[in-house]
Amino acid sequence: MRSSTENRILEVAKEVFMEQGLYGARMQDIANKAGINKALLLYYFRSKERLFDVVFGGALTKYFKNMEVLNNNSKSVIDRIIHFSECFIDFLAEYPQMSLFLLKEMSANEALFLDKVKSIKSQEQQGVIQLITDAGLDSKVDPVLFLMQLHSLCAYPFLAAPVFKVIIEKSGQKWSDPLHDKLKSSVKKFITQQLT
Amino acid sequence: MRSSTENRILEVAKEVFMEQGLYGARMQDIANKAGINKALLLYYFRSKERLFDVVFGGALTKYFKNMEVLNNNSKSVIDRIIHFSECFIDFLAEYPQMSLFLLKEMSANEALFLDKVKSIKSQEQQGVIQLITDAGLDSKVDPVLFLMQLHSLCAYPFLAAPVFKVIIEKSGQKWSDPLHDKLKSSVKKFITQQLT
DNA sequence: ACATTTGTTAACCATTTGGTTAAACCAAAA
DNA sequence: TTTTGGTTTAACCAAATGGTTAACAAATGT
Repeated sequence: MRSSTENRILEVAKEVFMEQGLYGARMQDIANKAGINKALLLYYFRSKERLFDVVFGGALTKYFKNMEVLNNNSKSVIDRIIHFSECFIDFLAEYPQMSLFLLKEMSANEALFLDKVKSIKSQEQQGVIQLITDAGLDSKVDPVLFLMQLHSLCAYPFLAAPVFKVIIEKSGQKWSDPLHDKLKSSVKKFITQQLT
Repeated sequence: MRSSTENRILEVAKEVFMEQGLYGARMQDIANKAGINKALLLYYFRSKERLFDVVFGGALTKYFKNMEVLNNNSKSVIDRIIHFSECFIDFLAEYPQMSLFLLKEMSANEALFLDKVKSIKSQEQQGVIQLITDAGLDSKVDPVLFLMQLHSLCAYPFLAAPVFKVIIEKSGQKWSDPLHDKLKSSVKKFITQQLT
């Protein structure tokens, strides 16, 4: 069982890495926020990279976990995709910084990202593209474009919320956090419009 | 007139800052790539922050410049928004890293971002939200949600293209760069579906 | 009670990084 | 030719940062 110190480190490290990225994060900062010495931090996780790996791996795993609902054979393809979008939005609402974090790390260190994706997404789960092609729906939409737009509609609002808030408030209008129910139903509408 | 050295520095700095961000970028790296000494770099731009300010300011200006087409009163509101989306996509195709760069810097240093936005977007230009509200189209869509989704569909594909490419190729399917003509017409469809 | 493992710390160390300084260089003006 | 203004460089500097070491404390087993 993990010691409480180790858990505290991981919690704090997640926060700091998510906010600052691998290179932006400071070991001293993590140590301080966890209420311990920097040396102790290195005692638990031998290096910055190793600590980051744990956090990053965890994030990626959670991120891909969402795709599992696509394999639920008791539903129609469209319903599965709708369900997936809802799960995805719920997930993003819980970890709003996740998307930006992944994009940042990807652009900063493509090699590491590749490694992690390879090791985590190894078990060939069915993807949206495959699903659409198999169901013959690729006559209605370009599968890659559709997947891209589906992700766009789900992820971007969380990605850009801070910027939007600032800009909108700056220009005198009032900002209301994207109610994710509204977002969900709107994405659902998009999916059905595109695939039927 | 700017010296050729200064121009070379600015070009290189733009590249490096776009890729690495303010804190990730290294002055030594910029100097090397510009073929000069680090001291000379500091001679032209007194500090890293000042150099970054020039690059960042330029980027923001270009980013907001696109909104001007919204003021073209000879077109209908819907056509203006469609035109805006096309210009936006063209712009993003030319500077694919711009969105990620802005989001990164925003999350890393909200205060600086605010300052810059304030000073650049000071002249009150008409925004999409205002436009929709004034035209009474806010009975059809939530203006903020619509703006968000419009941005989502335009910006996210460029933001996430590298990741998608990797993931899609990894799972055996073939990747074709998002033809932005296809993207444009798809966004156009979205706009008309939402606003009519 | 004693020894061994585990957890924790302060003091260091090497490297990197943004920035400074003083001197050299070099074209054009005087 | 000398002066002079801007341009360029090598050598430094101080602060920050990831990481190491050795000593110490706290638990744990015998």
